[in-house]
Amino acid sequence: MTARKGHFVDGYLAALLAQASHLISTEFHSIVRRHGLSVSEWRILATLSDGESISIGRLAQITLNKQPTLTRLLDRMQKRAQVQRVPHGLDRRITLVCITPAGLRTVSQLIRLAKKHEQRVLEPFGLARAEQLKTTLRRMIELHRSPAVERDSRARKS
Amino acid sequence: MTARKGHFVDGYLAALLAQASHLISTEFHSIVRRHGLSVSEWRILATLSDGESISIGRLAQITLNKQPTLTRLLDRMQKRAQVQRVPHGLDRRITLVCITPAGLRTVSQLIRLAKKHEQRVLEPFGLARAEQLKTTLRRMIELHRSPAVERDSRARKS
DNA sequence: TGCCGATATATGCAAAATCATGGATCGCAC
DNA sequence: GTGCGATCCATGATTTTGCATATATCGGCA
Repeated sequence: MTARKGHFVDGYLAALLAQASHLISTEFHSIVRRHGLSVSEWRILATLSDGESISIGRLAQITLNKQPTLTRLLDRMQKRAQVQRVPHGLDRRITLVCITPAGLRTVSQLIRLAKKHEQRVLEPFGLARAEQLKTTLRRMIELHRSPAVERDSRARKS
Repeated sequence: MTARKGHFVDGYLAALLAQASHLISTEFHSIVRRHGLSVSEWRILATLSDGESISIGRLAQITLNKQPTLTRLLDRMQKRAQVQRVPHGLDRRITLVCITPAGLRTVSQLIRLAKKHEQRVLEPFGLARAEQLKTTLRRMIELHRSPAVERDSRARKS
């Protein structure tokens, strides 16, 4: 434990979530670095790995980046030909982003490794408990996602 | 949901943890800001709120900051008389940090608000499920905390 | 049509975070 | 004691981030 029993932060949900998220992510990030990606770049490519194009704003929400930060990351990744900006056909304010074949090759390896890593992380808890954890997290995310995103998610389903 | 069903990131534990952590924390952080603190400052003060002194390195781990970042944050907070640096009696490499009465006053209010916020977040899940979530997270943290910290945590108790 | 508020992305600049490293101290072998 | 690798915190230099705002486009309405 974090020593000091009964201390506020030891039982505070936000602290537990942040700590767990940080520890689990950090473990995998050393692997990500070895493949030449930063953490944000990995998140971006993983999000795009299904081949669908997606707006910059929405990508920012999913990858937990501010929009200006993401714009600059995309600039760099586009120079490396990992992603590509594509104009939206109907709304010219929107810039869509999609992954390139090169980006996909890179991220595919990492996704395989990520799945293995996840399996190792969840193994001590058993399948049932692991699924339960994920379900709880998904429900929590659903409950706290901003209304704008929900609308967006429903409206733009291809 | 995040649209696109069956997509890797929708079921990836690290992504779920990061999203949930981000959403829950962000909600409360608007309140934190209103009390004149940055997010990191809130984490630091909350960690110190039990009045115990703690080394800078350990504080960095708990608050998820890199050590140089924390040093600068502490500089600022010390100028505002929210925290205080205290030399370690036995090991002069170590600098301990503890909260000041002023810092404690600030953080006490926030802790009350944080508890209320947490209650609202967990309410839809019920007490049993909420406790189970926390238990799982704590165990996960325990399993992945670096060996150095475990040793530290046991060795330096009081 | 032309105007206006809203939305989506880009960018200038100041603040913040991070890497690499420095300086001090410690534990320990000899 | 002396030397040496390890540990802890501070700091200089650089990169990264994010706020505020600019630019472009949209939808609707007079």
